[in-house]
Amino acid sequence: MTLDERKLRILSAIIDDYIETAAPVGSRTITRRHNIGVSPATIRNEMSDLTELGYLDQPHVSAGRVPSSKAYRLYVDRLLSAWSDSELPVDPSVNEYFDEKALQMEDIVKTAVQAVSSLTRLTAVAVLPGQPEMRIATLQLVPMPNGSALLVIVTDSGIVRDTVIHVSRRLDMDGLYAISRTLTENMAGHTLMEVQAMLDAYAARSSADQRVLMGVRDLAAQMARQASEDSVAVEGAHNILSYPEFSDLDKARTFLSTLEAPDRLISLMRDNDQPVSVRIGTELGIPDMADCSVVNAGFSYGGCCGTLGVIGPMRMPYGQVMRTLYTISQRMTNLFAEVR
Amino acid sequence: MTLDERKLRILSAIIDDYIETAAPVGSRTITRRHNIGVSPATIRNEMSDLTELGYLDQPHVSAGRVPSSKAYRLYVDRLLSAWSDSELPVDPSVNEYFDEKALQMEDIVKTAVQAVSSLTRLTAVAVLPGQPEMRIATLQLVPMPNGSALLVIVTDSGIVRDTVIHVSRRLDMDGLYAISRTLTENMAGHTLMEVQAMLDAYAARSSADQRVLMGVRDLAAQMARQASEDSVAVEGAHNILSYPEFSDLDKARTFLSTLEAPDRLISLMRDNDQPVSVRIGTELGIPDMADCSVVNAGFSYGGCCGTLGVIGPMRMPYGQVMRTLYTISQRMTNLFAEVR
DNA sequence: TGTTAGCACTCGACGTTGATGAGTGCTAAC
DNA sequence: GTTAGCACTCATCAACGTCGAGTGCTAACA
Repeated sequence: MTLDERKLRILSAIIDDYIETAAPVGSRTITRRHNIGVSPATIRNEMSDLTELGYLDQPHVSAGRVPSSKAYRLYVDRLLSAWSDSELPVDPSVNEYFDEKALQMEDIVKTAVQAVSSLTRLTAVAVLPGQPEMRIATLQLVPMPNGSALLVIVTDSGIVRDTVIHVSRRLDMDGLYAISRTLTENMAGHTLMEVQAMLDAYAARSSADQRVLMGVRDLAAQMARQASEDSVAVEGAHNILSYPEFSDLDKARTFLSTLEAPDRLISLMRDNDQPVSVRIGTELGIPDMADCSVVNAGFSYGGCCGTLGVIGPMRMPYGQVMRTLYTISQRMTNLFAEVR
Repeated sequence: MTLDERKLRILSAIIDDYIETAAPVGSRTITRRHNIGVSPATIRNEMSDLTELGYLDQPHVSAGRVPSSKAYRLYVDRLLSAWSDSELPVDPSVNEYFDEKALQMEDIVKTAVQAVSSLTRLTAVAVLPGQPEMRIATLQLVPMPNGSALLVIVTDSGIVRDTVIHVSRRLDMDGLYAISRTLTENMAGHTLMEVQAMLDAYAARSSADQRVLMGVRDLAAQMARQASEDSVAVEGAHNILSYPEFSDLDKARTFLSTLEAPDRLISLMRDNDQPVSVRIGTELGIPDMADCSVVNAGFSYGGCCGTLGVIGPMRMPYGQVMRTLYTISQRMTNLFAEVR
């Protein structure tokens, strides 16, 4: 049985009301607040059908109805198909979060996550998949005041890492640059893994400062380790405390501890190839999160693609969230194109 | 009226019990769990006196007693004076959080805050006061893959900042180094403020790449801005959700929003000159925080001194917290001495 | 055949009541 | 000064009744 126009209108009205108020919606409320054009009794008959079909849940016999995850799924699918007919709508309020400055890749991600969290008042997450094949672009040693040196490594995808390493005291800025130049000439274009091997070999037969070489190798190793793992950024974790869904402290704690486990977070943010994807309740496949939803949007940097997303209660304003995420993810893709 | 030995023992027993259980302590509980050597009735008489004197509160007539802030103050003062007689005790479990690596100053702070939060299971905060007089040690431009450059500035206090700036496309690594060298020769030893003025003057009469000079000036300006403000690091904010004191969601939200306001946080972390300082309840001077306490310890880096602290419910294991903070703050001071 | 008014019914929310028990304060005896 | 005994207080909890929002069903209506 497929839903006729009136059933869809009623279902949609219930979802809108419920998203706004978080309280079960009754038949009279609908006639008051939406112009369906029939009496509560008729609405009740329709609601009874919708319940039968699995689109509505009834917390108990004398409360109103609550949309089921199936209802949200339908609602979201209709939004998506409406959008795919025309241009995807963008959210102009995004602009105030991004200014014209040339940003490092990690700053862009941070800005984006903050923007999403603050615009949606939900928890925003970004996942950058590991790039084990990242190649070195430049190595540079910078003198530090206490005689050690700052080692800066820049990769071809614009990722910057630095660390302090110990060096022989006789090396001044020129000396460090000479080393930087040699290292860059030899290492540029190689992956982080290759560089480690090269340095081990090189160190054995070279008279260069062993501590420098080992420092470079260690940072390369650390970067390789970090780079091969997915990295995660979270913002607005305790926004969720304002939602009545989480007025139970235990639920809130469960939610927050999920956010602190990068593995689970990464599996929640798995992206598919749509511009915006929505997973609702049990679709997430995690029992603890069965009454939450995740919306995410992909962005690309380099050859790779990351995911920007939002986690929140199943009752969330999907339309607005999807619009915001889509807009910001597009913006990120553009910014990354500039960085490279 | 001053407290005799027995009153002190009883008060101390009540505080210890209450810190452990978070439940009002009755007279029988004390005789069972502590060896005072008198009957519950006698304890009751003493407790009545202690209540009269303001050391104990009575939530209602037939619950046990709860220590007042005055009681915690006495308790903490006695701990402090016991310690000042001998060596301050250290907490050996701190070691596993710090390894031998040479760390950047900001990494040290981050590690310390994480260690405190995880050892105390409370919210840890570090405040670094602004250093408007910070001087430049080295400026270095590093080529980025897309033709722009990474500008790295190292200050005399070991603070590192970098940003991406646009440069003319003709500059390769050697060209950038030549500029870096000139810039460093001219700027080293000057404050961030001076550097901005110098660059403005220099740019006017120089043929050097204006975009580089402006990029350096902008980063110097940004660093000066950041450096003149106190900076704050927080860790373990939602540890407090596990404490029954915060089972009221509104209280938890108030607490968490205080943590998000750097100004209030900085005023909470104001340090005095003791090695470890404790402020309890209303001593904090913030109505919203009247049932919280703050413990903090100073550390020094460069000529300046920062504060490492803990915020939590008034009922916290002061002894352990003070020990942990003292140990870590000492460790930080040592590490900073190495960095410089 | 679809829509609607009417009405009995359900069940959570909320307030009241009473029993329970931990803990106190007082008194009198030791 | 200490202690046993005892009346008293008051939060907690379960049981119970009331209230009202909302439903489902039925019969009448267009």
